[in-house]
Amino acid sequence: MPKKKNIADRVPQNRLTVQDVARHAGVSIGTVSRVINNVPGVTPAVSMKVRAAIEDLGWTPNLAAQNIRSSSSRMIGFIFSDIRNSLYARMTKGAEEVLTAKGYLLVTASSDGKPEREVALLELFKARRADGMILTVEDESNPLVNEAIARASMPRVMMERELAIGGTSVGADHYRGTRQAVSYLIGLGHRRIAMIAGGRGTRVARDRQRGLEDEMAAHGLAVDPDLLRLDSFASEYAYRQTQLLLELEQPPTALLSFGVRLLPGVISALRTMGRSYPEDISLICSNDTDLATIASPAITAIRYDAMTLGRVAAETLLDQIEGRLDPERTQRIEIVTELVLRDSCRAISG
Amino acid sequence: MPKKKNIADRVPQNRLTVQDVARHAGVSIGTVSRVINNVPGVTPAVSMKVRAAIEDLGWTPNLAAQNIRSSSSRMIGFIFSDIRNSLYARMTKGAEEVLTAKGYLLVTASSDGKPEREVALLELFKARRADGMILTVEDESNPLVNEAIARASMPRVMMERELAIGGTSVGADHYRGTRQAVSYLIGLGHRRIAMIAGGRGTRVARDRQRGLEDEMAAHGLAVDPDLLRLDSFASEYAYRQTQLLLELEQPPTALLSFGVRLLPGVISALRTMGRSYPEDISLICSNDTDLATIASPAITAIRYDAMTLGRVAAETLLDQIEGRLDPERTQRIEIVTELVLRDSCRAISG
DNA sequence: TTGTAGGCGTTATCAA
DNA sequence: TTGATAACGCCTACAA
Repeated sequence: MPKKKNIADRVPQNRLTVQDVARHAGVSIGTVSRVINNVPGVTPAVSMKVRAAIEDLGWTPNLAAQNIRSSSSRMIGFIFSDIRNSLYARMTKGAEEVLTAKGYLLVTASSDGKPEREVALLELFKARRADGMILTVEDESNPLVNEAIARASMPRVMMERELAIGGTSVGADHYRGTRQAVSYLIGLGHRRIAMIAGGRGTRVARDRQRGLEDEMAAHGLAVDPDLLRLDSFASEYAYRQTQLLLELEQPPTALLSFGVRLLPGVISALRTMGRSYPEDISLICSNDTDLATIASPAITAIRYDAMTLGRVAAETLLDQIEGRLDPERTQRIEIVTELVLRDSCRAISG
Repeated sequence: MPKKKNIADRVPQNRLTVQDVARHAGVSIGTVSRVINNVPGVTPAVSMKVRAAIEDLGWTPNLAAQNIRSSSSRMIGFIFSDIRNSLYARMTKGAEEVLTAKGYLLVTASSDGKPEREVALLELFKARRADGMILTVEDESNPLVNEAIARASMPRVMMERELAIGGTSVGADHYRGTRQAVSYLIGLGHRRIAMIAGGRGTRVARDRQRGLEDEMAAHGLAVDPDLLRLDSFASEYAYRQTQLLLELEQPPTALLSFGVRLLPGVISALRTMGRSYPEDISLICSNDTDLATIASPAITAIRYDAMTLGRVAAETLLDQIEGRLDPERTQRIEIVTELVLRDSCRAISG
């Protein structure tokens, strides 16, 4: 707590520099720099004087200027579609946690899933000389986006995505998670299992589809392609597709709702149609949310910790940036999922 | 699309500067600068050469270096408790929208509601020379935080908060929103109306409490202080307080659940106790969420657009930064709320 | 129309 | 131990 009246209070324009501090303390700018950077070899008396001057003026070293010298911004970019998606909010929190601890600034940016925006943001982070990037792009194989990523040429980790050109990628183990869910449903006697999801052109979507198919196959069952509705993560899409699925001649007996925003759509559709789960259809959702817990009956969910995903991505990125890991190396890090059993599925006679 | 093989592909270290571009184009650095800044008076032919060189090398001007000259970071900080709170995510999206459009970078940071973290983040943004700040502090009157805000001495707008020292503040009209909700309940015959909320020491909390009291008073009714549980926004708090309220000798007949995370707690508590709404208690929540819509029965909610809040905050901040508004001026901007009637309240005989 | 040089706020090297 | 001074990457008078 400063005893003296802080001069900064009277000088709103933050145009203070080392120069001012040096003058105020009666030393050279070099000395000031040494003091704030704790370079050994400064006389305690001088150090005190300088610290007093700093306190007095309310000066803070200009990080932008430091960065320009160190040619490191100590800033990490994180691009995803929309921060309002609770998944990304959680990842952000996790990543922020480890990055702040290491003195890095996390800057998030929403692309609305538009490739042009993704490219623009990539350029932006390149211009701002981010030290690295965490990326969740809409379509892994979009050439424009891939070019922009290459052009940015900085350490990166793909979040729930995987690039053809390789590199680090982190994500939940949706393959295993889906198999587990499907196995559970098959055990309950289900044979016609539908899946609503989005994210075409992403590893997540591939893993989920493959998980469904493989688990079915393991039980000698085939997936009816008509039960796969994989075009969008939007609530309205889930609403519509749930209706369509239930109107099928041979409707599914179980439904996998894979996407945070999908569940409200599914539930609304059921309600509108006067159907209920688990009586008319068994239900499993991805992402354990309030809605899954509070819905009545509560909904069986594939849970995984998105914050951990964020943490791991940040740590791996720092490993690259700080030279503990070869950025060229291709590696995949996976987070476990857990099937949380609740009351949304019922056994059927088959 | 570059025809030539991009040299940057082979030069991962982004150490290119104007110098390199100038050399490559056979001009001086001044010319390069003029070209990228569209300064009139450059021969088209030269301009072309320069642009070709830029494309060729894959160079992007270093924004940090530009900023150090312009002494403007084109960066805005936004501090709040936790990005996982959907309210802040929405505000972020809104603010990001207007800031990106104007070439500013929005940097969000979670403080976990800890004053020390708030102070640290304030210092951080000061060091990074943010052009302005949007602030949602935990306790408006914390002296340490207030000092840090003063020390940062930059344009700011308080989000859902209001400082004693004045300045711009934006927020939803919780006073009117609460009165409207209470008026509705009183009209249904309710006299014992409870309120669970957090945010002590913030304008939001004051507005809500005042709204409840004033509307009650307008009907010649008094608020039973025992029905006010205003200590936390945590789900567990709502769970516990709902139980306690219902166990009262004279339990409330209606409950205002004012906080996004509170509602799940309230619903769980009711379920645990075998009570249901609107039969045993009428229910109104703040923040229209999926949960409020999907819960069965659907829950009457006080809705307001958090994204607009973010947008307005950003616009007002830019007005200050770009000199269209005196930062010293104290002003309050309010967003309307709307009572969305659903099935969670019932008329009682009184 | 183009080039040169000084300055933005730091850090780091080299003398003193 | 401290002080000058040259970078860092860019912009912009001023000169050519």
